[in-house]
Amino acid sequence: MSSKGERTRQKVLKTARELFYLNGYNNTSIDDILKTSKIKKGNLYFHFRGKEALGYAVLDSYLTEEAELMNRMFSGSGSPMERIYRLFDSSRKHLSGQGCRGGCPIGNFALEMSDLHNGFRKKINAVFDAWCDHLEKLLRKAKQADELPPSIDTKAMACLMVAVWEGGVMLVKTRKDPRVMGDCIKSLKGIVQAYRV
Amino acid sequence: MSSKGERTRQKVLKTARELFYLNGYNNTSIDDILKTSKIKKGNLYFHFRGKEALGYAVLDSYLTEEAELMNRMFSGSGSPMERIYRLFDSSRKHLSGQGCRGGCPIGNFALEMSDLHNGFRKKINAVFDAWCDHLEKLLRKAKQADELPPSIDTKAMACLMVAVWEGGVMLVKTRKDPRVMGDCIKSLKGIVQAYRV
DNA sequence: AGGAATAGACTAACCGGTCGGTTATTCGGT
DNA sequence: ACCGAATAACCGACCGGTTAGTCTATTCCT
Repeated sequence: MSSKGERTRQKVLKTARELFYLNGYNNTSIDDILKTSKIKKGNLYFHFRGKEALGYAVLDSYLTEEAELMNRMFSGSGSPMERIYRLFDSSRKHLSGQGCRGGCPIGNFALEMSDLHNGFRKKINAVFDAWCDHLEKLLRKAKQADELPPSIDTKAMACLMVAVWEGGVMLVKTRKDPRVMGDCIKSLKGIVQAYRV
Repeated sequence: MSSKGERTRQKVLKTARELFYLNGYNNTSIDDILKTSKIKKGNLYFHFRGKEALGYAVLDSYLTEEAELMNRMFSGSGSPMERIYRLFDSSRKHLSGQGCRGGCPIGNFALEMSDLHNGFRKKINAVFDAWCDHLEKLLRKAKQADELPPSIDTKAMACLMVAVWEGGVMLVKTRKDPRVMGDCIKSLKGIVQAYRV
């Protein structure tokens, strides 16, 4: 039972999210958000204190969604490493489906704002940390299943996975070719599996 | 024998490079460049057609420098993989030395502008391609030296290296902790070396 | 003298944000 | 059930400041 005000609030938030994602935070104006959401200025400022507050709200929405995304990763079938590869591949497909545009919303925010806005930086960091935590759990399972050498530092490798993910998405976005991500996965899989033979 | 005009041209270029790097392209104004370079508006527009031309000039300067950077990588001592790890580590040190600010100038440009400016995107892509090409040569040598499994696709792995690099730099920039990059290298080294035992 | 280089006033569009006023919804008193 | 007050939601003109870019006037150097 959402009130009328709540609906417009969500509409603004969704529009801001989309535009920040596609065009960057600094490069989307309040007027842009107004125009595509069909909401008028006075109303937007009734629901949000300003552009910065919108930025925080968008980042919070990502942090909230992170949990369900990662739960899906854990609920899937297959071996631990297979589940990680599948996560990568699903994002490759998603990116491919939208013409390799946008990339990763968190990664975009991270590079654009980390040095400019410490409050944003902390929020972004929280998402990365959550990803690392979840990935590390899966990597520990992979080690137990002898999919990884016992010598591997799972925490460090979780960082590596996030880095490969973000870097891969960056390359897909600039090359406009989703196969780059496939190459990254393939190559990572290749050196990991070489351990077992 | 550089003329007076050429000196100011270089001064503008250097300032634009620095500001685009630290604050992003869209987020640095012509006035910002004017203020920090002490050059007056009419003079800047005498040397450059506009902001876009400045962007191209900055990207061209990166493409030019890329060659010497990669030559240095090839001229170093040590095994092929060691040289790659050292390249990563030198960037970690560099980032650490400047307080984990800035990150990778090409990566910043890539995420900010790939979807907004196709001309910029192509220039950025050219730099990534050059990196991949050089890395692939080194990876082929590594394969010959039995540092990598023969089954590895060196082209795909070159992509992976660039992805790890860019992703690692992103994490360092947002975490403000250079050790993340160290973790990425360590982890990569770990799974590669597991192949040899 | 004369072109290259520099200076800075000026413009029009756009920026984020404010504010006074209007309409829609909710709710207590009868 | 109905009315009126209170409040939630919405509207758009307006503000000071900034944006990229233009143009004319001046100075420097050969």
